[in-house]
Amino acid sequence: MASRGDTSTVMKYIANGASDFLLKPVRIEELSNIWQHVFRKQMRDHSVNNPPIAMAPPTPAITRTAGEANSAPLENEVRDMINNNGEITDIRDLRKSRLTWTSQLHRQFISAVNHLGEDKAVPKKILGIMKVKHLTREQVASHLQKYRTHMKRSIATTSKYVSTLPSSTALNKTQNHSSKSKCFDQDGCMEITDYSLPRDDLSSGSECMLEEQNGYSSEGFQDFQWDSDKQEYGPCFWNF
DNA sequence: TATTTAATAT
DNA sequence: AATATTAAAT
Repeated sequence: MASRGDTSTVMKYIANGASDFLLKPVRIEELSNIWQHVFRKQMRDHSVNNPPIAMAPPTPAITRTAGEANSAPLENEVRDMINNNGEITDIRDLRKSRLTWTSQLHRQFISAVNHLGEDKAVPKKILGIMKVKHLTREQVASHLQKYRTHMKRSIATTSKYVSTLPSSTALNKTQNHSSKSKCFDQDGCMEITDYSLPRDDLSSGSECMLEEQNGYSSEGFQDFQWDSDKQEYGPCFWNF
């Protein structure tokens, strides 16, 4: 499933083993025959020595007519856009892929920034520390720009710092927080170490693991920061 | 030239 | 508003 239907995009998917190509948004009709691919593959694999898994062909909610059945390989049909029947009719209005900075991904970003120090934190170094495959320097740069903007705004509009440490002193000037007091839950987020597809193939969120919806924007963000007094790491709140 | 940063576009 | 892309600066 992809959000872009141009030839280049489709070819990439096919080259990577895709058997079919569906342009989002997907209608139920398009989904109703997909089981056949799996079924056929099962048959093929079984011929070797794999016992077939129990798999009863589902009753299609909607059955395609013979004429339009599963169309030929899409490579040959791809033009500019695909309609709900898999037919391409226009190239405009195809959504672009965008990286979603999940709270967990942001944590890794912040961790890297803190590790480097606010002044030394530049995109390439951040990227190197984050070790997230297929994350690009440009994406980090973009996020860094936003991060700095938010930090600046935060410092300008707030003055009090609230620490969760029992008796910590102010750690540094960037640790203030605004009136917003929420913070992200630290759990439930899987470590993101791989996007599983090259950046160019990230058509849109639901295809990769970046689609977490727990955004961080306008919320607080809890992090851990070196406390020079206590000589240890302790939690603190950010408001990025 | 490569990277960073600011500005602008989507 | 968030992310991407471009363009200027280092």
